[in-house]
Amino acid sequence: MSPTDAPADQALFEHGDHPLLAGLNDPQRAAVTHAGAPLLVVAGAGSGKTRVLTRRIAWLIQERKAHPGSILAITFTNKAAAEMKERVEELVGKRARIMWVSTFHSACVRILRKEIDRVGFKSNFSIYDAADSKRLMTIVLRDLELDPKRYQPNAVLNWVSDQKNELRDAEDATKEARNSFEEAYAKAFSAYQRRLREANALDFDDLIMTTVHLLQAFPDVRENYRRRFRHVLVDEYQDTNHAQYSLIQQLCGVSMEEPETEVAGEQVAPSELMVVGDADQSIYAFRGADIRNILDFEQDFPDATTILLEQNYRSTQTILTAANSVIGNNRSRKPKRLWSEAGEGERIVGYVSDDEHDEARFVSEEIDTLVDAHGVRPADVAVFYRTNAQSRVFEEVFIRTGQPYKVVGGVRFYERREVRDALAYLRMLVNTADEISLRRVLNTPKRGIGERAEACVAALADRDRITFWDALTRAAEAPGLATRSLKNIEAFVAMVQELQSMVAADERPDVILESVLERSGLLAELEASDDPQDGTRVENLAELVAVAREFAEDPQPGPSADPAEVEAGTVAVGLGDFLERVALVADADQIPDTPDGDDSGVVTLMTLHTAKGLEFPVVFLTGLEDGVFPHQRSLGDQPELEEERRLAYVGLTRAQQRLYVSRALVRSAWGAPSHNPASRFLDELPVDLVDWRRTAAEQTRWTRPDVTGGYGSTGLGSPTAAGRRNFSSAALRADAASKAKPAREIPSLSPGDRVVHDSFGMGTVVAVDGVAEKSVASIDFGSDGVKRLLLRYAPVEKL
DNA sequence: CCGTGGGGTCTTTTT
DNA sequence: GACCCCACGG
Repeated sequence: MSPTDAPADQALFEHGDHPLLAGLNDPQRAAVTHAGAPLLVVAGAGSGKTRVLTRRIAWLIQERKAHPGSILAITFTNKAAAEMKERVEELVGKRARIMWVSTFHSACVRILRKEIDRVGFKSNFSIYDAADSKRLMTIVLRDLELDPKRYQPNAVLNWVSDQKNELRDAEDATKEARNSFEEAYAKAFSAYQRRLREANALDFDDLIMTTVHLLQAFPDVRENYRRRFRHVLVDEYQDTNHAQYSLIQQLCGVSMEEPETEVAGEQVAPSELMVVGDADQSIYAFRGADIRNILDFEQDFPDATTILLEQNYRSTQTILTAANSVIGNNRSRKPKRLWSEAGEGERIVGYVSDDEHDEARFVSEEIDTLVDAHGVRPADVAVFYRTNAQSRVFEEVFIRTGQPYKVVGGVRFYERREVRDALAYLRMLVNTADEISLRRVLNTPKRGIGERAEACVAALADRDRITFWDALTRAAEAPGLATRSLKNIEAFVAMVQELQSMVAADERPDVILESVLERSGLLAELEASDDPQDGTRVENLAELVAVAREFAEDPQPGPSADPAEVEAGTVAVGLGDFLERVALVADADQIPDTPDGDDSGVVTLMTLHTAKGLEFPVVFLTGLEDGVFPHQRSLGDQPELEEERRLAYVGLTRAQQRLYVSRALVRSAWGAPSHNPASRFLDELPVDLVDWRRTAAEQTRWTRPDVTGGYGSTGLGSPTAAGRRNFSSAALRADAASKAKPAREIPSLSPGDRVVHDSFGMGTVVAVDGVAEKSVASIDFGSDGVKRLLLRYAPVEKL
């Protein structure tokens, strides 16, 4: 349907007859036509929220005469953005292209490319991903001479990320540091930010934080965007963090915070805001998402209206009842019940396997049966798991049986070493200040510029306060540099300069990339190698060239493309634009569209997190074991456990017709086998809805030698201590009543206390979270590092 | 300067 | 079991 030729006399339509409202239920219509005050649409899984969003946008344009350029829609992934744009375009025609439909990150990048010079960056800034950030933080920690055992890059980065998501910059963090531990973190934070600035680079979190700070600091910029975006729509609102929340407020001008300094001239009226989300599907708290953003929407925004979408158009009632039942165990939630007119449908199928291989075999065989006897296409099937590592067994089985499959996420394409190498070359060409990229490629492939030579150049850069790149061009002045190294450096500099002239000449990204691969020797090194892995590496690089070529030849305006350019038909396809697109792709972006033809035989494998927003006729939810899902780290913590349960809810509600749940009695982790009890989420499914094909009672019994002779005497090596501990504790767990109280007393600790631990020895308490048996203490054990210990179990004693 | 091999540490989930 | 870091020898 495509009512682009909507009649001029639309006023004649009753709302009920309006093509844009056709087929919508009452609350959906209310959401589409709502005008004025901020609107929260609580959209249960499968309740047609994308439909509501696209129809509303079309409605704004057609009925309310909104200029498409005045609409900003924020989605979670680039793929969702592209889809939404396409669907709106079907409804209202090409005008829709002028809208901004993008992710938070893409939207911020677009704003920053225009405005960031005001805060001292250049507009060709690099975007550092997690790996770049980690590398940089490693360098920073080393420079600060912090013990790498006690201050691990990832731990510091997580902390920094939390700070940024709360909009606290390094200065704030320094002021708020409460102990020497946090002081060290804050110091690292400051140094890290300084290095980023020197590299003219921003990390992921900076993209949001910097934009917010910029809008706060420059009223004229803020007013400019406020005038522009008269309608703001946000999808997946439950997953926004504080920084993103502030961004929305800044852009809409509906801030509840203290009145801002008046800008000269009249104040722009607040934009119309609509947010769509489902608190039950909030699964990114670990990334700073604040579920309160959605729970407190009505308090945060004056006169807010809330609309509930509870009718589900996706799943059978059986699946919904199961999902409702599980999520009902979360205490901190507003009541909501999904219902469906799709009928009861099939019962849920349960399976208890001996081990993870057996589980994968079951899934594989069941898929065969479904395909042979029930008209299911493999592409209709998705297999979900909690952690990426679990995909392995399924891959093994599918390879053996010849079942085509696709793993979404995992070791991502853009994270492969060779791809990162190639991209580092490109980034360094565009932004020579980008020291992380520059240093990465300096001696990749090996060209005789070693650690020592690099240090000499770094020293020169330090001494003369110039960038690392400038120091390279003046390497002859570097004291202590061997002539041999100098020659190699000069050759490298010449090569880079030559490549840079291609960039200056505006050559196509794919052409530049091919030259880089050629001239750098990257390709030659891999082709010469006899390591079979390097064969796939060459293929990956070829794939990257293909991506660049497609980008250059078929310039689909990206999610953050400038509307003005799109309108003029001049989509930027320069190297910088290519890099930007590549930097902001998400896992979910690689999911093939509605599979058909070639893809119809491919089963999809992914983590539960990646599965959000998708739907499949058949879903296998695997690894339902306490310790796996819910994840080990969440077991002692109520809020985290509730997040796991929401994740389960997301998984269950992806299924349209058939749902399978499975677990393994034994699963190997870290090489050692561990017995895991059934996931508590399985107990939360209504008993009568699950058809157990196999239960724990049917476990295959291994004929084991007598109890004492089992291990050790075979000479094949005994299981590790960790393995044995798991074994016995699992056995205990299974027998003991699940609500057994801890036998020992929980020490009450506060920061600063000295403690002694059975194996780590003396330590100092850094922080304590949670209360009573949930309390977790971070304890600094000196050379053993900082450990997070659940006090209920940890053998610690207060001194 | 470069390659190898041993040892330690890891794993949630991701824009 | 995989990856990263470090020490060692060519």
